[in-house]
Amino acid sequence: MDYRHQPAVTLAEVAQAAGVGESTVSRVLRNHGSFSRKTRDRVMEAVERLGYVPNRIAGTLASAGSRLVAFVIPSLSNIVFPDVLRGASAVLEANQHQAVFSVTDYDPEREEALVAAMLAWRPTAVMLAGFEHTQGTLKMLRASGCRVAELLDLDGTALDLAVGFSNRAAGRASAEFLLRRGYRRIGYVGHDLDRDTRAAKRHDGFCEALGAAGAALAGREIHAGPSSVEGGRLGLERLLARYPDLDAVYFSNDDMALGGYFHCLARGIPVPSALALFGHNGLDIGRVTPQPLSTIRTPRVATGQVAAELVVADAPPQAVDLGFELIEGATA
Amino acid sequence: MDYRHQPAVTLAEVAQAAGVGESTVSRVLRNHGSFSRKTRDRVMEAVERLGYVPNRIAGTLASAGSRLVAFVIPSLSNIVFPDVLRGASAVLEANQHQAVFSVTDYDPEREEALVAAMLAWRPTAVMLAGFEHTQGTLKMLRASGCRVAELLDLDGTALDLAVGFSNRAAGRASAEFLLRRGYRRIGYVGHDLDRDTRAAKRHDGFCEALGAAGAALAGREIHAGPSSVEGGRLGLERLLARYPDLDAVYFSNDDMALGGYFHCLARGIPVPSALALFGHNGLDIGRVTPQPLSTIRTPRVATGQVAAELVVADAPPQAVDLGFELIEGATA
DNA sequence: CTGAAAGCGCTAACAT
DNA sequence: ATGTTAGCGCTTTCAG
Repeated sequence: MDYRHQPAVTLAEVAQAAGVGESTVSRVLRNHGSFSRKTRDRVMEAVERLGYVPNRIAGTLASAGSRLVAFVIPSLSNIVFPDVLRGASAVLEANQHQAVFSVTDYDPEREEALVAAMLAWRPTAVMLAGFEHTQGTLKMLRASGCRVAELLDLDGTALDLAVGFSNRAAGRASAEFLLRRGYRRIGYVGHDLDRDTRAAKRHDGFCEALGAAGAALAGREIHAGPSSVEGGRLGLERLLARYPDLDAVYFSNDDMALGGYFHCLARGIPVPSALALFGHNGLDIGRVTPQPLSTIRTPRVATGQVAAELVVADAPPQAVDLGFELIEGATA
Repeated sequence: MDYRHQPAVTLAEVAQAAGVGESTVSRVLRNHGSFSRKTRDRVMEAVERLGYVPNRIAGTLASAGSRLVAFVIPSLSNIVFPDVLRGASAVLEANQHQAVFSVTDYDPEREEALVAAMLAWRPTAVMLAGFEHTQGTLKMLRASGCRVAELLDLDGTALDLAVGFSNRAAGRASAEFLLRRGYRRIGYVGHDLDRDTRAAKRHDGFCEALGAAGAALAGREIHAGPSSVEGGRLGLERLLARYPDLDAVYFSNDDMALGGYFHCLARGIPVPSALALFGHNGLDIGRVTPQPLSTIRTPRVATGQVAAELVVADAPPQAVDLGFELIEGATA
């Protein structure tokens, strides 16, 4: 069944209607090459009258780049990725590029399949999260001839462009902050670390800094599945059941930390005097809770922006460290 | 400067390498038409060896549909839209379709420009938020010949497909619930209603139900700009400064309501005994706060899914009401 | 079962 | 300043 089907107006029809050649119409429309004021008006009039919409599929095939930028992201539930898309799409739209996306659910095999599908559109660039990809993905990307940007990670080897911050360093900074504050019995509540390799790097950096200070994680609780507020609440509840004497907890991100904070509020656990909480990402909501969350603000929107700018400008391969900022907050 | 540029392998090269005609390669690759087991193997071997990736730009031009689905959404900060995208992209990916998107920032003029840009890709369908569009947008869409889905709204006239729920009815249900609970001095805290027309419809439905019960809004505070937790906190603070005797507040959505809830927590205002709070959307986070938020759960992911399914199936024009569910919570 | 050839709608030389 | 023409890489008749 074919509902709504009108064969779209073509450039040839416009040319006909305006009484000029096809290339003239093309020139006028792209405002490229020369043509008289008068032809321009005739062409534009025909375009208006017929309601012509250029066909970029044909245009792309005939000329060079597709001006399509492909995002293959792990998730849309984790606000991190919508933030990146937001930053990128603003820049892309301003530069006549189009964003295309698919969601891997943190599955590398799925990522490989989706990258393959994306490459079929001959995008100008492919944007991925982090450096951990299958051999197949890497091979395709290298062979594709299109720009590749790996985002939100800096701990690893980039294929081409890398934009973000060091998760390892963020983990270290978090630990150092808690140690400096005098906390010693520190626990960790995280989500599925096998899949979210950036969260794993933060965890590792955190442990590394503890180790360097002669300390170690006093307890650890991993919530199966992706990060969520509920996961953080449950995770903290379970962690405290096993290790009641903790004085601080580091969470895999702010969603998890908020869950932990809500748990403390509900149970009447004084924060930070009885238990300090530390998150990661610096979400806006953490700034508005009764006690602002102690966390690290990450450059999510900026990561998307910068990556898009580099791609649009066809900049040389490089890694851009956008850094992060520790927010002291009131929960640690 | 052109970094990374290898002219991609073409179908012709594969044909050559496999010693067969182009059309044979095409048949094998799309598993359509007939060919011998032997040729199939030869072709696949060449495809593997050369690392051939079909060019869908060319494929689309030569055949029928683009299998591209365009989303023109107001925002990526409001979790509602990532949720819709998430639901849709799962279905689209499973059906070999690609999602393309742009962000309007709730600006109808911008929406028009972006729809025009999208149409240039000859998408199978265009998905928009709600029914309020410029005349230009409507005209283009009608002339485009592609499917149109208007999402998250049912109060208006659809162009083709409509999937979502009635915001007006949701607003009414919210008011009726609060009245049933015995609240009488009810205030409203919202965000920019001119731009978010769906929030405006909820507001109107809410007032309508109050009116039907012989009541009326006791006070109203509009936070300039998009909805946010901070906006809700500030909005409630200001509203209470002007109307200290309210016994309940209806918020334009859960983000705003959470801000209000945090304000109450911070100020020690007992909820709901001193002040009841009611939101809209049923976000997960509202289920985990010390007191679960009273709100209405909306079918965001399902809206994306159903819309995608209808488009993929090329279903007849129709409006699908996915309804909503009132969650009693503990804040009202 | 397979190949040749004609487009799809547009851009980019190349003429004029 | 403007028209003509040869592709871009693929799908799709249509022969064989």
